[in-house]
Amino acid sequence: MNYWLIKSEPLAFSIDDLNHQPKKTTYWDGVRNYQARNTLRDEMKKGDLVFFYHSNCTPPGIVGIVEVVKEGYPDYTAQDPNSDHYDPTATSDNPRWYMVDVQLKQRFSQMISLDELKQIPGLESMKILQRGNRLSVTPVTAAEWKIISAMA
DNA sequence: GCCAACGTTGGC
DNA sequence: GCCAACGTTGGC
Repeated sequence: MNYWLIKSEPLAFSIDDLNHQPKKTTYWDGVRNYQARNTLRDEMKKGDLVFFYHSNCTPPGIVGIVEVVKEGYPDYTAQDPNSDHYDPTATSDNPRWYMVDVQLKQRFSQMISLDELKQIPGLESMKILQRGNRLSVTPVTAAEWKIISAMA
């Protein structure tokens, strides 16, 4: 079992949006970065738990927990000219981009803000706290998971 | 809105 | 294959 953190801009797709999806489940489309793509395609496994992070908002922070319910498969929105995430180089033979499905497990009653995360001993090496980190999918260690989930 | 970080593109 | 230009991310 592995742990992860995914970012979303709440104006684009928030944890409340996820809460209102059928079965509280969505496909996690639109990742257009190779490193994150590889994580989605190769590493995220069914049953893995994932922190849901709101980025580019005030304040940013972790707002809940989701679970991987479907492992990596082609992100077909890349082949849809009407999609915001359209990529003309993606084809059914070579889909280029991948996604997983996630289901909401827990919506924190209170966000754990980035400010708070920065102050907690043991989280210093979290990817999300590194300056300039822009990856939308990052690994979380078991120790980090334990600390953060105990705060919720 | 600013700007640092950093991934991607494309000319050479 | 180098690297400058450019675009995007995301905290502040």
